[in-house]
Amino acid sequence: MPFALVDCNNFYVSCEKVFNPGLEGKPVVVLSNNDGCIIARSNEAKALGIKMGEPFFRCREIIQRYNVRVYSSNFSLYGDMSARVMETLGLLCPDMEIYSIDEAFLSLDKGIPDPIAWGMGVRKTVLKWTGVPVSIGIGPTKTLAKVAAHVAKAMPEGVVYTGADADAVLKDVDVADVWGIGVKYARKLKAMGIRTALELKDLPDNWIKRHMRSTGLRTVMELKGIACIQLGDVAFTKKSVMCSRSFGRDVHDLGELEEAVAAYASRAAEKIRAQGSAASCIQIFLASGSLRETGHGIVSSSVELPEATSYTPEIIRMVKLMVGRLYRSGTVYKKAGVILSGLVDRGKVQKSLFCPSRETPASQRLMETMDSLNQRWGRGTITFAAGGIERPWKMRQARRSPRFTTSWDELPLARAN
DNA sequence: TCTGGGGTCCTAGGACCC
DNA sequence: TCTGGGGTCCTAGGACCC
Repeated sequence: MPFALVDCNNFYVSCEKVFNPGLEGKPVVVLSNNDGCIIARSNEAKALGIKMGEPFFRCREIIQRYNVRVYSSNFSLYGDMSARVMETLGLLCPDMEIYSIDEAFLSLDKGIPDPIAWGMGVRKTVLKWTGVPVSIGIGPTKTLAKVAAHVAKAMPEGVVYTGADADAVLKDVDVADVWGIGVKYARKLKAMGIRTALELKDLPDNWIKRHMRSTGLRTVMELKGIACIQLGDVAFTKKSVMCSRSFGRDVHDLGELEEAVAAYASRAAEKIRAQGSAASCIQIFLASGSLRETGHGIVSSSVELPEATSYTPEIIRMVKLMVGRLYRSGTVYKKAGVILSGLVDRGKVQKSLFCPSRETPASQRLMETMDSLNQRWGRGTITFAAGGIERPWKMRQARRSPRFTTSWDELPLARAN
């Protein structure tokens, strides 16, 4: 049963191009939240040497010199475009796992006569229906499909197929580009002279097991064509949910800090309700000082609840208590976050013997009403005042394109002559 | 001046039990 | 004088992914 990996090309940039065809052929980049670093590049921007993850301010010069178009990230748009791509793929092949915002694994029929022709058909349909170009890799394991998709990106036809014997493909693939090999392992392998995916594949199993654990061994087996990773569950329920942001400007004031954390808490609560969960543990963290000194200036606190909840006012009440305990006057805060974990099915919450339940039928109706209003009219239509109105701390997004597909006020305009 | 946000899995080692 | 062996559970940290 071969796997196909469908990967959207330069996804965020491609989304911007759909609504702004004038960007075609131009260097374009998309920035991370808070306009911090580069997280997507058009081919033209890649050719200029702009690196993935590079801080924006460090490539200012090159951006000005070559008139690179710069966009703040617009996740409302990208999320909606992703849903369209995934819906299209689901129609073409129902046996699908949505792997990330811009990638999906498909499980193909064993007897598929011409995988390349099939892939080219998928590519054409997705492009026509959504405007998003994709690359497709097909192989006997997920890891080989990923490798094939990586190679396909550089091919004009955009589709690569490999059988179990993939040596001819693997010999030209950098070991760092193998799915499962991150920066640390890549550095270690290269220091030992292992440079390509093929050389990795041919290392002895016991060496891999010793130095790269069971996950590394699994990767190597998969390169050999032995499938170890099955298609995942599409209706995937997260085990923890986080909402965190860097602030658009420094925060000193307790009131502002409480506001920001309450806003993140309320977003996190929305997310767990959307997957039908309640949280039994709430954790917050506050980051101060320079973010470069990772690990420094981060304080955190967590609380186990007597009874799991998804009721926003209760979660806000708890996080405000925690912020109050962690806050130190005189500290400059840069970032904060809320993590909800110990997620359980909301219908199966264990009641506490000692505490009155916060999840009354009325509170549940209130949350359902809020969620449906926000879903119908857009996120943030109704919010808790505890999360702030002015929000002076909110992240920078100076160059965001309109939310063309998810906000009535921002629909694209078309003129007919 | 300025470096994102949101996840998962695995393992080693400590605490604790009998 | 002499001080075992075998478990489980939890947590922190490290690795990975996009």
